Amino acid sequence: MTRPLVTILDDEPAIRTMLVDVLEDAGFDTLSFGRARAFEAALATHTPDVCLVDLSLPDTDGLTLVHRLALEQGAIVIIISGRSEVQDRVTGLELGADDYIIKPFEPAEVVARIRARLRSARATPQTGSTAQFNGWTAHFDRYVLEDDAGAETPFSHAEGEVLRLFLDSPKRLISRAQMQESLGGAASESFDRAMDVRISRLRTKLREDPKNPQLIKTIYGAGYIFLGDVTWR
Amino acid sequence: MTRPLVTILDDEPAIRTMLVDVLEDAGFDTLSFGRARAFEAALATHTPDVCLVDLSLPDTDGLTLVHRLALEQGAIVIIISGRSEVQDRVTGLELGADDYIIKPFEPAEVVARIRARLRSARATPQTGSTAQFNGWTAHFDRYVLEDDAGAETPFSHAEGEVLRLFLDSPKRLISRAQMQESLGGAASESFDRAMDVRISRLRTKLREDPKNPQLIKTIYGAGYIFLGDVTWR
DNA sequence: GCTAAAACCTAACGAATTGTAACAAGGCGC
DNA sequence: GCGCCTTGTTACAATTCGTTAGGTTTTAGC
Repeated sequence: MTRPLVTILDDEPAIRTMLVDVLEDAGFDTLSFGRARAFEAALATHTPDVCLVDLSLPDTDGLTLVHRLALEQGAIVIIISGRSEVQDRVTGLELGADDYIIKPFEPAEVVARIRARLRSARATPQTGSTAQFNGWTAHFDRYVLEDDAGAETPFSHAEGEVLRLFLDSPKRLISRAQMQESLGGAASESFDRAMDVRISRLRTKLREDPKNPQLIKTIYGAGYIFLGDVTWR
Repeated sequence: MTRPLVTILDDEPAIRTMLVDVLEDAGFDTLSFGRARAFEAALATHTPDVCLVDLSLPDTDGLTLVHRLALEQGAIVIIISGRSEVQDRVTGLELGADDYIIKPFEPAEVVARIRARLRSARATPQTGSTAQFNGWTAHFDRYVLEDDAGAETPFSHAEGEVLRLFLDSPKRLISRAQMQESLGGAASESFDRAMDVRISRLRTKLREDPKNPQLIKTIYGAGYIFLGDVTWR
């Protein structure tokens, strides 16, 4: 696996540089921002694995941001806050944060908590061979897609690669570059079209309405998002 | 879903009963133990979803127990400890614990942290995030705008960026400079026009009367202001 | 009030991006 | 060989979205 991407959102430059240093040393890629707006703009093209968020931001309510990140992006969200009241921690965690670290903090503990979160996140994708989502069941051992009525449609190896990529990271932006990498395609001019075609074929097997796809959304200029509720078996 | 099973392993009876009370109230089933031996015996017949473990136990080294629980049982392990040194926390987390809570602790926070862990353990339980305002419902996961009668209009990624910006800061002036930063546009001469066009397109989808917009007001020379009553779901 | 300049709106165009039908190359079983 | 399936490639259609070019509205100066 490549280095996990950690984003840092904090309005204090000193804390940002400190965290960047520590996290890069610990083996993470980092992106840091001082404003929520700039951070959200970056989300259009990057998919962080872990988001460190300071709640006291000048330009947004941090809690709604946390809520959105956790629900929509499916990212791991860790709040870093100067507010130490229990009630703050409880609401932060209930809004979807995965952890809550109080300032001042020890760098080593931040690293340890990030690692703990990544570990448990990676433990979930069991090497199960079937996945259920929105009335469909994908049998990767038999290369068969089963609808809610039990009717089966075979899918090919290439289609399965794309489908697995989506099912491994539902509700997260998958850039074309990421697809290229994990589908082993050369970064050729024409491979972009090949990828489109794979997705197009997958969409027809999932009986997507071309005008209004419900499961595989295109993000113009960025990539794709798979919107199913996935359970691996 | 049935009530998750939480085990408590702590040698202080007062803490055990307190945790049992709080957790039962919060909707969990509990089993509590004062000794590691009894706890391990119970594992033969029960499979806990979450294990709360106090490190200072009379009959075992807590850390090796944590390690075994996390690795072999695959359980969610939360350490509760009187030792507050950073090094303790780091080694605890690195040995496989999912969280580390320091005594004395607030019961509400324990509940919140248990819930946060259970939530991330489940594959993708959450439903996408939406915002409601003035008869409209914006589904950012599906890129769809739904009116009060339930009719749906798709919106594009660029339109969604603007809409999200508004919904994040309703009833507040948003300057063109802020938009530029948030939408990742270069400060070009023509970007102002691009901005205008995005808003114009959004206005038509919101069926605004151009002569008298109700939701997106233009503040001549300053920026825009969104006047909806927003509720995020 | 009037006029001019600035700011803003939006229809229409076009470049970039994406969708997909149709074709072609290769593999496999017969 | 032939037929069938898989999958990349090509070509063209469709969509997105910035840009241009006027038109309209607002403000400032008088």
